[in-house]
Amino acid sequence: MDDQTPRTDQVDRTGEPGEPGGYDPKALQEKWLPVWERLDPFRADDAVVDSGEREKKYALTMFPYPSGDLHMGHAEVTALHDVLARYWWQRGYEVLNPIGWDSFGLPAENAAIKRDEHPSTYTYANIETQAGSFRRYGLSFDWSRRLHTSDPEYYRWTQWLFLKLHERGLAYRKASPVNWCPNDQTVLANEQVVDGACERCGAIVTKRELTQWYFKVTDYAQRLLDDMAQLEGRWPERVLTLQRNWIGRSEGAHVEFDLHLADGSTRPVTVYTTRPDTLYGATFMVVAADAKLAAEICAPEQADALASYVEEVRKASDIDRLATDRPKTGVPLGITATNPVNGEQLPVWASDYVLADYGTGAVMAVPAHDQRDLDFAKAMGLPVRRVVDTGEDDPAESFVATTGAGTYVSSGPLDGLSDKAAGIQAVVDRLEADGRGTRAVNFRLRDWLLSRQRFWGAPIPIVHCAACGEVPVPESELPVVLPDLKGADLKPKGSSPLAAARDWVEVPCPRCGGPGERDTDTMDTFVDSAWYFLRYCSPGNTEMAFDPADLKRWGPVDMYVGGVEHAVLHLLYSRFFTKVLHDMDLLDFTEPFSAQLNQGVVINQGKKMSKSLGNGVNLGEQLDEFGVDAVRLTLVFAGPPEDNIDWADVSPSGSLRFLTRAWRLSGDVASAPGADVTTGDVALRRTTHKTLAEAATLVEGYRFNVMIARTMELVNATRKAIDSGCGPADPAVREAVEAVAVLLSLVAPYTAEEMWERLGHEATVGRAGWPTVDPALLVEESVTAVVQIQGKVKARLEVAPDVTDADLEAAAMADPAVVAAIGDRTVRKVIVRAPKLVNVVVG
RNA sequence: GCGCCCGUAGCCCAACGGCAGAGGCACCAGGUUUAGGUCCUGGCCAGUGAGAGUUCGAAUCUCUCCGGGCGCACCA
Repeated sequence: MDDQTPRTDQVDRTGEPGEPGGYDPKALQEKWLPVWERLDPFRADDAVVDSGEREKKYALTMFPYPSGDLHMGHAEVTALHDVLARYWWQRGYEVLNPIGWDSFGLPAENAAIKRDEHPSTYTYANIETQAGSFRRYGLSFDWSRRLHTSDPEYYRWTQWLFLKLHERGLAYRKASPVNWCPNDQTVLANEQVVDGACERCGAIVTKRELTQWYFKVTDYAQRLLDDMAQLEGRWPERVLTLQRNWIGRSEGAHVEFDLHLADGSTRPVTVYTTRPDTLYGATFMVVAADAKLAAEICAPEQADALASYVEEVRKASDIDRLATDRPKTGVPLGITATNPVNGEQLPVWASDYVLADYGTGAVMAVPAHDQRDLDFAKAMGLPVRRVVDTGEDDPAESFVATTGAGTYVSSGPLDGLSDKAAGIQAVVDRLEADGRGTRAVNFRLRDWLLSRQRFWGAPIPIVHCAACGEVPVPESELPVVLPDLKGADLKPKGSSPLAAARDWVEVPCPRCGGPGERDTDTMDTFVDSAWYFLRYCSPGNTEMAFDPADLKRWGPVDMYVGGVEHAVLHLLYSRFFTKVLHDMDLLDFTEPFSAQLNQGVVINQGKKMSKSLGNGVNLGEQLDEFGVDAVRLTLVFAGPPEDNIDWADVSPSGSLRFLTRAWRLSGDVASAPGADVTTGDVALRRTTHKTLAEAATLVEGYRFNVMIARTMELVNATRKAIDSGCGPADPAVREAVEAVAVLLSLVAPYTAEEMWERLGHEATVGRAGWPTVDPALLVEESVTAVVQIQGKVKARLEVAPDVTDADLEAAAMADPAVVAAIGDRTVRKVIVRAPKLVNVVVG
C-alpha cells in the first residue's frame, strides 16, 4: 500500500519487550493478572443458575497429578479446554470450570523415600507451583472450588463412598492370583497392566495369590455397555470402542460335562462356549492349569506332572504369555469327561492357554473350529473332527480352523442344517431339556482390584476383628487419617507400610469393642478420581460428599477434556461410581460426562518428547520467550484438537506476530466507543458479522483451529480497511476490532484484555459477551455463480443471492462464453443450483 | 491376524457431492526501516496416495491396492 499508513505505526511497530508503547506480552501479563485476581470473573454462582438468570454449563478438564511443574501437555489440554469454557461464558452461560489435584499416588511416595521426608511435602509444594503456573497461564478456572484428593477433608468422603459400596455388597475381599509389580511392590488392577508390564513403571508384572479388596464393577457390566448409547456421537468413537472392547460382552452357553475322576466318582463341571453348535466336534477338554479345579480333578499319577507344569507356568511372565505364536503346552490330567450330547469320553487336559478367571476356567475344545484348540490338538496329537462344513479345507489337514458358518456334519440331529443361529438354538434347546446347559452371557471385564500396599492413598476404612470379621469404621469416625510416616518408613517391603504403624493399626473393634486391627492397605488412586467431579459441585461441604441438589444444578459434566490414556480406567470407574450413586438416589443422571474431547499429544520432531532423546520442549522457556498468549494460540491453532502437535511444525513466533498485529488494531481505532455502527462500512461489517457467526459454529464443533484462522482473516480485513479502505475513524472498524478482542478472549486473554482497554472498555473482556450478529449482514449482496459445461467451469456470473433457478439458467444460457463453449452441440440437460451453480450437459 | 481412523502445496492444515486454498509456517522479491528475529505489499507452491466405480458433477460416496497411525489380540 501507499503512504497513508497511520502515524501510530512509527512507535507501535515493534514486538520488542520493554520498548515504550510496544506490544509487550510480559508487561501485559503482569498488568492484568492482578486485575483478574481481584475481579474473579469466572466464579460459578449457584444462585445465578437457580434463579434461571443463566443456564449452566459444566466444563471439566482432567485434573493434574502434582509431579513437578506444568509441562506442554498441561498447556495444551487446558488451552483447548479454556476455549470452550470461555466461549460458554461469552455466550451467556454460567460456567462451572473447576480445578483440583489428583494428589495421592506413588511418585510422591517414592520422592519422599528418596528425600527422607513426608510425601505431603513434595505433593503440596508441587501443587503450589502448578497452581501458580495455571494462574499465570490465564485460565478461566473457578479457584474457589479447588480440591486435593490427599486432603483429609476430601478422602474422608472417598472412604465414605467405600463404605457405601461395602454396604451394598459392591466392595468385597477375595483371595485370587493378582497382578504384582515387583518394582512398586504393590498389586495392580488389570487396567494398569499394559502388555504385561506395569503401566506406571514398566516393570514386568508377575502373579501373586493375595487377599484383596475389589469393587464389583462386573455387576454393572451390562449397564456400562448399554448406557453408551447416550454417549454415541458425543464421545470420541475410539473411546467408546475401547470401553466396549474392555467390557467384552460375549453370548454363548454354559454346558455341563460329567468328569470321571480317578477314584471312580463323578463330578460335574461347567464350561462356557460361544459355539455350543460345535459341541459334536469337541474332542477333548481343557482346564486352566493354575485354577484350583485342575488340582482337584487331577488323577494321582499325573499330580507331579501337573505340579511341575504349574510351577513352570507361574514363572512365565505375562509378556511370554502374550506372544500369540507361542507353542501350546499342557499336561493330561488322566481323567475323562462325558460329552452331554453324544456320550463320548473326552480326555481332560490342563493348559495355560485357558484362563482361570474367565468364564468357568474350563473349555470344551473343538479343534476343527477354534484355532487355539487346533494348535493344542496338533501339539498333543489329539483328534480333530470337523462338524461344520464351510467349504474350506478340512482343518484336520490344513491346520487352519474354520470359524464361519456352514453345513453341520457329524452332528446328529443338526446334520444338514446350515444356519448358525438355528444350530445354536437347537443345541441349547436340547441341553436345556436335559438340564445340561443354558444360554449364557460372559464379560471380559473383571472386578476392580482397589487395594494397594502403599502409603500415600486413602486408608481403607475397615477394622478386622477376630470376633466380628470385617467391620466398617463408623461414618462419624471418618476420616481414617493416615499415620505420620515418612522417609524410610515408606520403603516398599511387600506389605503395606501402614502395617508398621502399630499404634495406628491397633484399635478396638467398632462393633464389639474387642481388639481389632485396621486394614493396612490404601485405595487405588483411581478411586479418588472416580468421583472428584461431584465434589466440585459441593466444595467445602462438611456434611456430605456432595449435595444431590448441587448435582442437580451442575451435573452432569457438559464437556470433559482430557487424554485418551484414560479411555478405559478412569472413565470406566467414574461411570461405574455414577451408576452406583444413581442407584442410591443421590444422582439423577446415569452418565457423568455428556460429551468428551481428547486432545492429541505434543511431540517434537516426529517423536515423543523425552529426556533420552533430548528433544524436550520446556513450557516455561516457551512462555518466557513468546508469552502466555502466543503459546496458547500456537497450541490451539496447530490443528484439530485431537491431532498431535509437532512443536517443530508450529510457530510460536508466528503466533506472536499475529497477536501483535491484532493488538495494533486496537490502537488504530479512531472512533469513540458507542459510535453508531450502522453508518459504518458495510463490507467490513459483513466480514465482522460473518466471522462471529462462523466462529460460534466452529467453536461448538470443537474446530478451534479454524476459528482462529477466521479471526486472522478478520484481522487482515480490518487492517486493510484501516490502511486503504474506510479508514480508522469508520465505526465499522471499531466494531471489527471489538469483535477481534472478544474472539481472542477465548485463547489469548491478556492481549484481548489490553485491546479491550485500549478500545475504552472496562475489564474484563472475558465477560463482555458475544456480540449480537445481525442476520441481515450475513446475506451477501451478490454471489458468484459458476457455469459449467460437462462439469468444467466456463463462466462466472454475479447474481442476487435469491435468484431463481429459472432466472439463473436463463442468464447462464445467454452468456456469450457459455454460448461459445456449447457451440453446435445439443444441450441434453441443465442442472441448476441457484444461486451458486449451473451445469450444462451437452452431447 | 481382526477392527477403526487418516493420506490435499516444501511443512501444519481448510474446503454443505458444486470455482481445490481459507489461515498459518517456510521461502523469494519489492517497499518501510535500514538498529532490526519489525511492519506493509506481492509472489512462489498441490489437482487431493494409486486405480476403478456411482454421479450432470467426486478431495468428499463405494470397492481394491499402497502408505501411515491407533486399538484389540490365547476372553473359548
